[in-house]
Amino acid sequence: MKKVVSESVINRLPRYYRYLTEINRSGIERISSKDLSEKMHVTASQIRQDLNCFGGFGQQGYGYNVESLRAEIGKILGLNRGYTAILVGAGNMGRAFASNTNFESRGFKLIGIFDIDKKKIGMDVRGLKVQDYKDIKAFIEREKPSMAILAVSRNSMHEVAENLISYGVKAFLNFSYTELDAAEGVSVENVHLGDSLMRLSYKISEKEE
Amino acid sequence: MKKVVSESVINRLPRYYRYLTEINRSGIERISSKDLSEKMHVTASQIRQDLNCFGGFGQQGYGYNVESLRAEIGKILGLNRGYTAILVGAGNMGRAFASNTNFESRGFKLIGIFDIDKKKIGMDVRGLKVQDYKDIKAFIEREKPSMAILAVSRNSMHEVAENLISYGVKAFLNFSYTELDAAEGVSVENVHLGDSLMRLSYKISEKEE
DNA sequence: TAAACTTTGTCAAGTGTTTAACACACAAGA
DNA sequence: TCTTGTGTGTTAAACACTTGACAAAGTTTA
Repeated sequence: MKKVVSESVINRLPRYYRYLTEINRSGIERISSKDLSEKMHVTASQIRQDLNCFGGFGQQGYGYNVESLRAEIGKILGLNRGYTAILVGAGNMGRAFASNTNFESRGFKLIGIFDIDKKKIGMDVRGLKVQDYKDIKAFIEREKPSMAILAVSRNSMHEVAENLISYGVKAFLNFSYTELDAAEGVSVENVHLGDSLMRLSYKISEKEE
Repeated sequence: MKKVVSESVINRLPRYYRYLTEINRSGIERISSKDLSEKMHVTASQIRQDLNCFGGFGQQGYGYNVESLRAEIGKILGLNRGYTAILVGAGNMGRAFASNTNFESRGFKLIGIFDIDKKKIGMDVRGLKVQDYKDIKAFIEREKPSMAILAVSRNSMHEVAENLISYGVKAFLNFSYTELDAAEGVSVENVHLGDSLMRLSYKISEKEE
């Protein structure tokens, strides 16, 4: 009975979630697909179609309740499950991610930060002490984090990932230049800041034609 | 005569570029769409179709020359145009981006970093001194950067963007929580690290069902 | 030089996604 | 309570993208 939801829809959910968070924050209680579509620059039809993959959250003649729709999408995304994360690599990227994307407000909990660099070990990042990478195995086996965020150098990424997989980590958010291929039973999300830069470059050069 | 290339194709170009860079680095001179497709986990047909939007870069019976294909894609993406960038916001995110995504290796040049925080002004980031945001107008009018990278707080983003647009900036890479809507004649690329985190969360929770 | 093999560029079929349209449900106002 | 208006959920048509298939072109081997 579980119907398959297309990846395009899933990929749009975080964006809906962000917009609904903003709208909720600004005190608006209800919103129609039409109003939301104008704010987000998509079609109202797409919004209704997307939401209906998961159930009828709206009400005819009324629209959607902002807060409850936001909560529903959060639930679909698994934000209410108390997932925990460890961060591997306390360099600029790791620290930026830790401080930037409000973990807690999304229901995630950062429970450990690791690095091999002696200079970074012991440092305080967002209230957590950076730990020695040597101790990561014991930590993972004890705490069983839901995911690992890889903000390590391109060279060590594959080795680190393999190790963590063998220690039991099942999901990765990878910031390295090279992509991590999802092994059987392992979820991977690769992030490439450079790609965004190149896309912007394309847009600029396209306009110059 | 200029045929329109679909956005899906454009979005894949940076990924091709990355893989070709890696393959080139590992010393391989030629590659067939089939071999590349296996490495990248896409279909060979798609690779050939994508590349043919821009011209026949390959040769029957031979495949593609890695280095020249990489260069061609770079050209399409505008990486050979010597675009310049300024970074606004020297917090964790700004510094991470500056040090992480190899500007120079992609043909970009970071020419200025700005912040309002007195503690950050004067700091050295990747060989550039962080400058006072007050001086940004004069700098932009003098140097005419191709793009601005916004790594500022959610609150100040819109104001900063408006100012920079009025000073003549035509392209933005935006890291703030809220999206910057592309005004007429302005190119925008929004990056949301939190979205990747939510997508990963979805993947994890999906597997738990 | 000829035959066998490889691999592209391209077309058309197949598949997936987006959009418009509308019946039906509910809300709001009189 | 009735009537009017609003806005969802859903269907089907339009559109876009991806894939498989194959002729033609070039490479390699003998």
